[in-house]
Amino acid sequence: MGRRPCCEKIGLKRGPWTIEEDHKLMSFILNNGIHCWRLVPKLAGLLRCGKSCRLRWINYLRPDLKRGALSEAEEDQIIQLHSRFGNRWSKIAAHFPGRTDNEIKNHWNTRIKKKLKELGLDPVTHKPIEQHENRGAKDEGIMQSKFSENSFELKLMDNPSSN
DNA sequence: AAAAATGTCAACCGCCAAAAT
DNA sequence: AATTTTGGCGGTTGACATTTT
Repeated sequence: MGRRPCCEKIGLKRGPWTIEEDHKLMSFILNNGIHCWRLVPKLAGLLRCGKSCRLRWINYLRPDLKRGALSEAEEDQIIQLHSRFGNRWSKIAAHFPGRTDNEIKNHWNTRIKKKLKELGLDPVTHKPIEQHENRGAKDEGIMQSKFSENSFELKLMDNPSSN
């Protein structure tokens, strides 16, 4: 068997957070600030592991979170950044104050990826997909030619430095 | 109307670097 | 200096929602 879970303490809760839990975590952090996540559940009266508390705070409770759908402009910028950084979501998210890496990753995986494919672009390389005689996509022979106008391309694995 | 397919998204897992001891 | 613990990250899962057949 593999590595043991971060919270082996049996009885620890997992899965979706309830509003009561959110309340406890929220008020605890607002009152005490962020110091040591491991201590949070105990001090806040939660049956969760510290890691779970951290995640909940970062992705959902932080007051500085910007909520709501990503705008088209944001989406475009994500594509630009992705073409340079690849799947370095936290790096990409750093350009969007108030948005989380998880949210951006989700958006990429569920919407943008498909959108690019529909435009005939490879979501990994951001380059036009070779089309040996149609295969999977829904023909309409129109697709790829016109999208060569994409300005982003190349430089996919560019930055080896800094994380 | 029902079922199947597809989409969405919160939250988990394990890895590993950084921090702590 | 070496070992252990914590926190950050990206990939992935699975529950629920929506759309399609």
